[in-house]
Amino acid sequence: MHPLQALIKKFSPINSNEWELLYEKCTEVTIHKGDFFIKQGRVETRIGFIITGSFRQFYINPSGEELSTYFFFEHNLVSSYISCITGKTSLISIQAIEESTLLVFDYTHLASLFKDYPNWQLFGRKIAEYLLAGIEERMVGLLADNPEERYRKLLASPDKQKILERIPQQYIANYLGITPISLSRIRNRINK
Amino acid sequence: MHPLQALIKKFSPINSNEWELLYEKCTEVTIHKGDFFIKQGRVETRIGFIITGSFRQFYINPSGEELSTYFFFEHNLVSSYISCITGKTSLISIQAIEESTLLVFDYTHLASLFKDYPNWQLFGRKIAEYLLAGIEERMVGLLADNPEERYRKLLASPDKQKILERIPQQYIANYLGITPISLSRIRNRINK
DNA sequence: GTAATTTCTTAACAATTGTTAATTCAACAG
DNA sequence: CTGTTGAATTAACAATTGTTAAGAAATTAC
Repeated sequence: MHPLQALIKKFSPINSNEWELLYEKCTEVTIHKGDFFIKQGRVETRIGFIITGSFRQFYINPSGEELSTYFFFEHNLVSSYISCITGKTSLISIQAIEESTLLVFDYTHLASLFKDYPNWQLFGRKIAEYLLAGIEERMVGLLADNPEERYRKLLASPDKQKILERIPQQYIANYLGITPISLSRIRNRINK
Repeated sequence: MHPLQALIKKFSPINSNEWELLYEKCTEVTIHKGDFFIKQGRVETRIGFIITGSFRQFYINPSGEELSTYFFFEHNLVSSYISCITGKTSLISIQAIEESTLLVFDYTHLASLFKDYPNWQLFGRKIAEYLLAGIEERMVGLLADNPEERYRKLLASPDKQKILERIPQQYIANYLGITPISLSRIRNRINK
């Protein structure tokens, strides 16, 4: 089974016919390290499934600082879902951290499947819920934990190894809401 | 026009017939200061429109700390929307800060309107988007700003006066992710 | 392969926060 | 009205973070 199909099945019991309706509209895209899949300020309707590689999602705030909000690795979806559903310009950028390949389809096609296929509509709702739940958990962590605790939780997460080995420190630091210098000190403290 | 109807019209162009379909199912409820409208750990399907009063939304984390995530005042909706759409137990509690009156309806009734009335379905989608956008903005603030900046932004928000006059400091403090003591110092610093 | 650039680490200092504890102030019940 | 409880402020100290700057390490470009 295609890994994207397997992912979708975790959310909704699509059958192989329904799967083909999406798969036939997919195209494979290569994104070089440092290049952007989604750009802040553009209307972005593409959704990408990561076959290989990694990405970071980040905001640029009015002061010009970059704030990494998520990291994504192979066999996950990347998109500006808010831009897809609202049709407004994206608030976030998504940039390749490594040389990456994506399977890309358009939200407008997915939305057309919502209308005719209850299983696809179910998938759409579950994805929205998944995003909402994820962002809530992130917010609670930022409210409740201090930087060191946030780093410890990152060390306890399933993506620990991928993040530590494949994401530069500076991005991990602003993911945690601290400076790279402070992260360096925390790492030093913990390794003693 | 009823204030709830006015709020809904900001999201979707419902007509007066469609409005009546919801309004006839509403009941008025009084909630005493300190009492709960939504309780963490229960499946909560009710949605309340605040006629008068104020509420705070908060988590209790595994350590037993309360983390205020939002404040709500008159003419706003309160609910555990995630519990409504997932049917799972609520992750948050919503407690009355003042003696309050609510106009209450059930999500299951709203969901039945989604099926038959495109304007109501549009309303449902817009509400979900509104929540997602709101929580993203909150997360960015927590990542990008230090406590004093977060308090300054609160002072610049439209709800400034309501929050300062009607919400106890301790709740404002854990809304900002700091201790009441630290908030007291920040207030002291700014007033000089 | 080497130079140039960027990233990461370490240090020192200033500023901020958390913690504990005492005091003042406000709210509430009887 | 009064006593009790809880909330907010202030102080002192320890711990943490941000900042500036310098040097080491790693990466990138040519």
